[in-house]
Amino acid sequence: MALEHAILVSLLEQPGSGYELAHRFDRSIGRFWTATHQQIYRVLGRMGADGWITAEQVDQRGRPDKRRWSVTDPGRAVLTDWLREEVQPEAVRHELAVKVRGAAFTDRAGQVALLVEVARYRADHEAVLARYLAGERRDFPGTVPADDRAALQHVVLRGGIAYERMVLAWLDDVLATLRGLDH
Amino acid sequence: MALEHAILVSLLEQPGSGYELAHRFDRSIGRFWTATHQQIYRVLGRMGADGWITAEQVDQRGRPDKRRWSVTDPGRAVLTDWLREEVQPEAVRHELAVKVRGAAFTDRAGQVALLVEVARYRADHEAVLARYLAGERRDFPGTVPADDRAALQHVVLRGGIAYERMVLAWLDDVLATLRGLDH
DNA sequence: TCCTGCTATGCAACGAGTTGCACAGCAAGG
DNA sequence: CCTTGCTGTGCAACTCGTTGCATAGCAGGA
Repeated sequence: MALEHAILVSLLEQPGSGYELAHRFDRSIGRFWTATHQQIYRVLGRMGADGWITAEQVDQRGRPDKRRWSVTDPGRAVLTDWLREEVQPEAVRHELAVKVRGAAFTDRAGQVALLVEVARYRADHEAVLARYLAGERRDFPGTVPADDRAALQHVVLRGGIAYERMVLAWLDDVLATLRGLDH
Repeated sequence: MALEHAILVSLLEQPGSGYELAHRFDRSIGRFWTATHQQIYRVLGRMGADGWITAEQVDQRGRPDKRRWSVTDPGRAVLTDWLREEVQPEAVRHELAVKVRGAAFTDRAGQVALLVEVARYRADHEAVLARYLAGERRDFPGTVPADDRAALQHVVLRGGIAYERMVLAWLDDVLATLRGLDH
């Protein structure tokens, strides 16, 4: 379990409310660690009780007050310790791979339906790649990184870009294979 | 939720016991859908109660009896229906990406420790790739697939191979970035 | 004016998945 | 002979994550 750690990193990069965190998880960090707002609020409460983070009340005109969370020294120590732990093997859950193998056990119409669905899925990933590339142009225009933080954020983004490119190429392979099945 | 469906596909490819399924999930299917044996037994029980699969008692000399599960017609229909559903976006949980961004908030010693850990992690993925390539040479030696099932299994395996190659290249990028941090 | 949507926080219930443990017999090696 | 390891099944407790729902004020468009 590491939602806590993803939140610590996100709050160190920029303090913010639960609501803001939920949105960041939809955009930046969330590409590598997803979470819903309900889960984030619950974990924030626990982390606050454990003293890893503290909240500061921020009054806002015309909007509900928010609680801006930031990381405490004990919270920072928790993160440092976690960084030294072994990286766990990822728990892979690739639904599409299961469906592709399952396509051997359905009829021709089912295979065609899957083909259409794969094409739609491919378009989604193409959009994600375009978003990553736009983000890269915006946030990392130069060749030399501004500082350590930027260099590390950039290499993670490059990982996302490489992943999406690999997925697109594989989906083309899948589409060609589905088209080439006996019929 | 789709462990049920992964089990249906695996049992259609080859009927077997819970124990055998757990091992397949460690090897073949498990590269794309992980599960522990406890979870598999529980889900097999539910699927049996729902009539998706049936068990046949197999007596074995010198070993505990086992229950060989196979898919029923209703189970096959469940799989067919599921194949027609939308592919859900994957819930990404990439611990290493979080750690890499977190490396901006630790000291030099912590960054070096992470570098060592990334190198170890890279060796694991190199071993996985070698296993995939060996499996490909063994199971798909020819250029023309034997049948639909083989063609689909092969394209999924090619996806695993492409994924591992992408990961290795990205890890090299990460290692270079960690080495190049200010110090 | 009314409806939709955004900011902002949170509870309750459920389902999925992990961890720890238990039992039982056989095979193989030190 | 004893220990380790494999085959085989399963329960119980717990944590993690999702889904549905609730509240509340303001902004903006039809």
